[in-house]
Amino acid sequence: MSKVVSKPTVHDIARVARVSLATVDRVLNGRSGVREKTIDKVNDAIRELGYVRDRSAANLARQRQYSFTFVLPEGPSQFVDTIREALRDAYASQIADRVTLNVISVPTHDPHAIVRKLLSIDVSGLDGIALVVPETPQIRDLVARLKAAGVAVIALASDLPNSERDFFVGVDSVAAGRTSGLLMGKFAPDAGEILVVTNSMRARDSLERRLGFDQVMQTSFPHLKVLPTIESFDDPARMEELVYGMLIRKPRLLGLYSMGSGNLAVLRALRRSARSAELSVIVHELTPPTRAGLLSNEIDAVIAQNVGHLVRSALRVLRNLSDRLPIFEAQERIRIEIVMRENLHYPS
Amino acid sequence: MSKVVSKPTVHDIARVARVSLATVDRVLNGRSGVREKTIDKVNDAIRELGYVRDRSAANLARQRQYSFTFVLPEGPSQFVDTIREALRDAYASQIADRVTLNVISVPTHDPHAIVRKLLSIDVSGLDGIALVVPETPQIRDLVARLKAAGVAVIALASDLPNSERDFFVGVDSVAAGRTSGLLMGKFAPDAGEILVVTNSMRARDSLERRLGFDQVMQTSFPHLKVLPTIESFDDPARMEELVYGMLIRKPRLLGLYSMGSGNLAVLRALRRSARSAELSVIVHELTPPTRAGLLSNEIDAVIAQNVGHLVRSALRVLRNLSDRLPIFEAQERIRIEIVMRENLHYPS
DNA sequence: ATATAAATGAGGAACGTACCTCAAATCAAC
DNA sequence: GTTGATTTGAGGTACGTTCCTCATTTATAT
Repeated sequence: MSKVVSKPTVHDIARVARVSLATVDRVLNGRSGVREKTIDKVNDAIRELGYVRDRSAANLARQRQYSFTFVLPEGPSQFVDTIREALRDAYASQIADRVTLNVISVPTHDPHAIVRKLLSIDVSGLDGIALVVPETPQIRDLVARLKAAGVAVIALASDLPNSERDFFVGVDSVAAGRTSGLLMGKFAPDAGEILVVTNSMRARDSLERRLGFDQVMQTSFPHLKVLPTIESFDDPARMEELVYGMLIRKPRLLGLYSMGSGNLAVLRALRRSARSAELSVIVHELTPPTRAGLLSNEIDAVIAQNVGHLVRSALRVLRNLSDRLPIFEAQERIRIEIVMRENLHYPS
Repeated sequence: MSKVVSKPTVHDIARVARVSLATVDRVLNGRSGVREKTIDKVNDAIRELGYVRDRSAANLARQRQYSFTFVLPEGPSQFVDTIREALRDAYASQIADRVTLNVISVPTHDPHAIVRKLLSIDVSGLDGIALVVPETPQIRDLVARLKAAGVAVIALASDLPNSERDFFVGVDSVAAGRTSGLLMGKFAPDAGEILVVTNSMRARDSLERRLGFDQVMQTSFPHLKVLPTIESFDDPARMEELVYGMLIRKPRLLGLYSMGSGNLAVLRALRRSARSAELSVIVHELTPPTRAGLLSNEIDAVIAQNVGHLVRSALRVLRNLSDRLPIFEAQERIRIEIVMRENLHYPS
């Protein structure tokens, strides 16, 4: 309804507030040496005009360049591949405006090797770093060292709660486990047993997911008996045999909850047992195999996090940390998504 | 790992390609009058340097101002309020850079009044319009008229498939209904009846949701009998009584699917009947009442769309339409979200 | 070789903000 | 009323791109 004239600029503020451009600039950018009264005059003019800073012009003038490094585990992993892809996407969009990204890979399980590799990177000129690594004393040390060098540090996907990291971008694993538990409880009506599998309970994520899962199961679905976690220790063959064995030996099994990766092996075991139809299967992470599992009705629900959000959030957070700006926490909370066959509408 | 020098600019391209700045500009902005060979030289240089256009500078120089109008139904509606809020948020962020937004309210159910109000808006200088209105012949006419005046038109949340609208930003209602159906089927194990309620089946959304719901129910859960849709015609009291009556008279009821708004009345009826615990309740739209319903276990699942995404997507699409740029459809697909008690982690 | 058209170059202004310097004005304290 | 400190003003340059004009060079057709 309102007529559009053309956005007010700093010049307009100066005119309306009857001060100079320099003063407007001082107020706008919080520089010192301006009387309270003058600040008010300027702010009044800003409000009166409905002025909003032109971000494009500001960024251009500021010439701020951010240099961020993402540290990802090496080796084949659907999840990490997705992060890589999301980083590429983000880089092409405005979210990564004025940032230079570096992505480096580190060995997955050797903390010393991780630290060695990370110590070799040039910290000068580096504004922030996002770590996707397991928490170990060596990593905690490293985080402290990075912080001391003035680098913003965030944990991505998997938290480093006992380190000095500035922020964690990712989902609350306990809540993710609780969500799985709630779904499992609703899916499995009668009394019976639930099988829980993962790569390794040494991983914090799996521990926390199990914790959340059990919380809900115990309080809301006591008729379901959750069996001890089966671990494959990153061996797909072992995973398949263990799961298959349980499927054969436990006739009262009503559900299967896979907390880690290795879902391909789980699916193979399920297929061999021919018990797929009678079991409710819930797994984590939306990947090509789990997507296929949803479509084939072998998986009932996938608990996922949107990796695009994860990456964009990480970039926003790193940027704000670098500029010592506050972080709008609510915006950075990564949703726990429930994906089933009918709402599987993600771009493939 | 790679050293950061400082981003290459158009000047660098010109230097490396051994052409003038003007030529680089012509190539970069697809202007005519450049030989194929020269275009290649420039593109080679761009690739060699890894040049990426500085969006801030480009936007600033281009001085493109977008003027968009959002047309929302008036009257109290949680959903519309959320859109309003999301628009405000978007306006404060970079997504609405260089756009001036107008929001106008129109009567909800009177197509003539809507058209009258919309005809009164000044089309000159308007780049695009987003419509949240029901489809009627009058609206289709209006869309055609707006298109003829050179205004980009998108349907928001609710599609106008038989009009000349350029794009639809929202979820596929049939898929949303299918998702609800799948959830309901998984939640309700035994044979029994499912109650379906809405404001009005005249609304396309409700029709399509019911269609999707029935598809899944019939093919996957034939043991469940879906009752005819109950309509409240926007009368909460009527809704409450109708639902309450069914709850009393139908002992075999296992589930309740609410496709439209008016969930407050549905919840009241449910509470009065004291049958909440035995029923699986699935509703649409995450609003304060449905959020409360999730927390109190009266609602089992909410099918929602992320209104923030909806609005940001609308702005992106309108912008691209105005610039006659292609739309990246996969990015604009709005997800159907399944929200339950344990993944209800939205900012309140 | 000439006429004509097409392609390219050179240069500059503009966008709105940030940030700088130096001078001038205003204020506070005595 | 003077001194010294604080506040304000005036003016400029820079950021990287877009878009413009006009001159010049190069290619094409005759």
